[in-house]
Amino acid sequence: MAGIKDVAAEAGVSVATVSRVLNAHPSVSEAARARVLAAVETLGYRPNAVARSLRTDQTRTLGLVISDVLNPYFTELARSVEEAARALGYSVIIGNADERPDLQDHHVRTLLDRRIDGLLVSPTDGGTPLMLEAARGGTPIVFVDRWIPGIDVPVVRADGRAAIGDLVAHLYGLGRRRLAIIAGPAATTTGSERVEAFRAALAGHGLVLPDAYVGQGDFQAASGRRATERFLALPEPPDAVFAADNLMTLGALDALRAHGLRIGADIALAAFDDIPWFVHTDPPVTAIAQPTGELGRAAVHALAALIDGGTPPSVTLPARLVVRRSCGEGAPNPRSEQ
Amino acid sequence: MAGIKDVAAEAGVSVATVSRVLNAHPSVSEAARARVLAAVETLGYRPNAVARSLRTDQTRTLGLVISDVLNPYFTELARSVEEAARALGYSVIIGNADERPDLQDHHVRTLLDRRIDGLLVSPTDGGTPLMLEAARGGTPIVFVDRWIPGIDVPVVRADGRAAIGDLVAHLYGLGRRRLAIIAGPAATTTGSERVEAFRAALAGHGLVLPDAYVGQGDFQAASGRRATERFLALPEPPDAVFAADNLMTLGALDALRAHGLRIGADIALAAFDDIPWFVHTDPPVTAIAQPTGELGRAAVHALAALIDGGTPPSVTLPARLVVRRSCGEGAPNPRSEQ
DNA sequence: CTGAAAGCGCTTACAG
DNA sequence: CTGAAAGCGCTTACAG
Repeated sequence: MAGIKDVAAEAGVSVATVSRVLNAHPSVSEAARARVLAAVETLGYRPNAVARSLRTDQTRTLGLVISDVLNPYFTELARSVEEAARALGYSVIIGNADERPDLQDHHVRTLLDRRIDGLLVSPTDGGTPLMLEAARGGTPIVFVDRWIPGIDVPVVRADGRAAIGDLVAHLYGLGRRRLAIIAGPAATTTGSERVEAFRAALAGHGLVLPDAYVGQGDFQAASGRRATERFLALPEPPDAVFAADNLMTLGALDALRAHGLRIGADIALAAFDDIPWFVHTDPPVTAIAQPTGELGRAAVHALAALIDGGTPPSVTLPARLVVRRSCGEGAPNPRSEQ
Repeated sequence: MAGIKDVAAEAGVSVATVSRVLNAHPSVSEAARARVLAAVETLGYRPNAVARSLRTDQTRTLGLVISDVLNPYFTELARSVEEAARALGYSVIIGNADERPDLQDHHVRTLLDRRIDGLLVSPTDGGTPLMLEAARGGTPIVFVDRWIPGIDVPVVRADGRAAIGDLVAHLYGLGRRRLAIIAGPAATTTGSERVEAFRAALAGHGLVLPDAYVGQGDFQAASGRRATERFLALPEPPDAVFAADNLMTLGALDALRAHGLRIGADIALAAFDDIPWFVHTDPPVTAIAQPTGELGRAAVHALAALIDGGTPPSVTLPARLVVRRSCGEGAPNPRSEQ
């Protein structure tokens, strides 16, 4: 593969000049520029990004460590992150933690070794030593969706509190009184916050959330199924189940179906995170939608600002309830979809 | 951040010795090894992968350019690719082409500039100049799922021909006679092959595939909806629709639902690519499942072999029909799921 | 077993 | 406007 020296030779200039035209440095004569460009063209020269990175100490690359690629929410987040990053001239390398702290650390380490310019992460847990070290080590980091208390970096996330309040009101209005939740890991912020918001909303209606109605999940499908099975085995099973993410909803759907329950009639089901498939499930699933695209963009902009030496603020965007039919037939909601 | 020189100083050895212990070179005394390891520990040293890559001319990184991250099929493929690559000591950088040749080229170029050791791609089109150039340029490449005729590199894919035959037989057995297909872009191999297999299978039953029954899609949801709308506007609409991927199926579901049609009764619907959500749609969707995880693993192994100077063969794995209820109620199929 | 030194392909002050 | 040279952080023959 042709190197910068070959281009210099072909154009009859020094490598310094070649470098200058490639980097749009102003002081290069038109004649030299033209010759270099021509040489680049005929040799099919492509600069070696590895060498450039070593020299400039920047890779123009962002790392994104997400909790689970199989989760459509994160996949959509990844897409918007890459798009926003590309617009800013950054590439992004995605690491999938699969909800495992060890895998998360593996990716963070690899990314750090590659000297990415900044890191976007939705932490799988309460904070591994490596995570803390990376933050202290001066690597620009911003948390997306989930964050780690005690690590002082910008956080970009959606606040589901109000939407969860709307959901509980919706369920209450439909006559549901025994509301249960399938939570994510308590070590994650989204895991604990959603339960707290749910509990608070119930209290607002004079309802309590018994321990037996808090299923412990891990944000993946199988755990949603297990938690649901456990609910159904209770002497007094819940009449409404709220799953804290879309994958656990999938598991809940499996379990409910297996028990022959009519969702929306025998039992209500709602999800955190809205995805295209929820319009087509049987029945369509009522869900809380996050402004995923905006979150991705805001996270990238915050990270870019951090890299540029700024001190971007945290961003919290509202989530909203999208009523469909899985909780029962209510009055047509203005915000609902077909 | 501590560099190799700091470690050498701390351990009282040369950088060469530090490098040797880090790379598990045999000729290092136990004493030196211990001191270096201790120094690495106390300084929290992490080798700079950029510098190492420049020197060794290998990045231990694979590039994966997929057609669309929002497609669960590719997302699952990406996951298995990363897993298999990690087991072999490679990282993978994913590029999402969004079914756009220009975006695909952008990612291929970026990946090449980064000097990835090998490239895995499911091409969005018939072959851009860059793609051809990269292949000729000596970069180890293997195609996954889709391939480009004329570029002689290993191809790892599933053959859906037999499964499509099974599907057509299934539809025929259910009394369907007006079968339509929503195809992917003709420039992609999966776009054209699935139509051809479908047409051949129809012929086997004495049926023809009229041009009006071949909807032109682009593998994304909106096109599935448009093609379906067009089918329904026909004087004689089809009584069965086969969508060539899961995203277009989503669009077809939208359109069918909007027209108030009962899927499985008024009209049959089947999909290429099986995903977890199809079990829970209304009705559950009959689909052709690819051995996605195996494809990802096989692709990585082929690419690794290529990088190591081998000449791995192409791999073709069978796809299989998973009968559910979207084509109508047939005899319970042994291979069907709940 | 160990170290001094060259070199990977670039960029960028420094002179001119 | 241009070039010679240093240097980014490693690895690896080459001597010893």
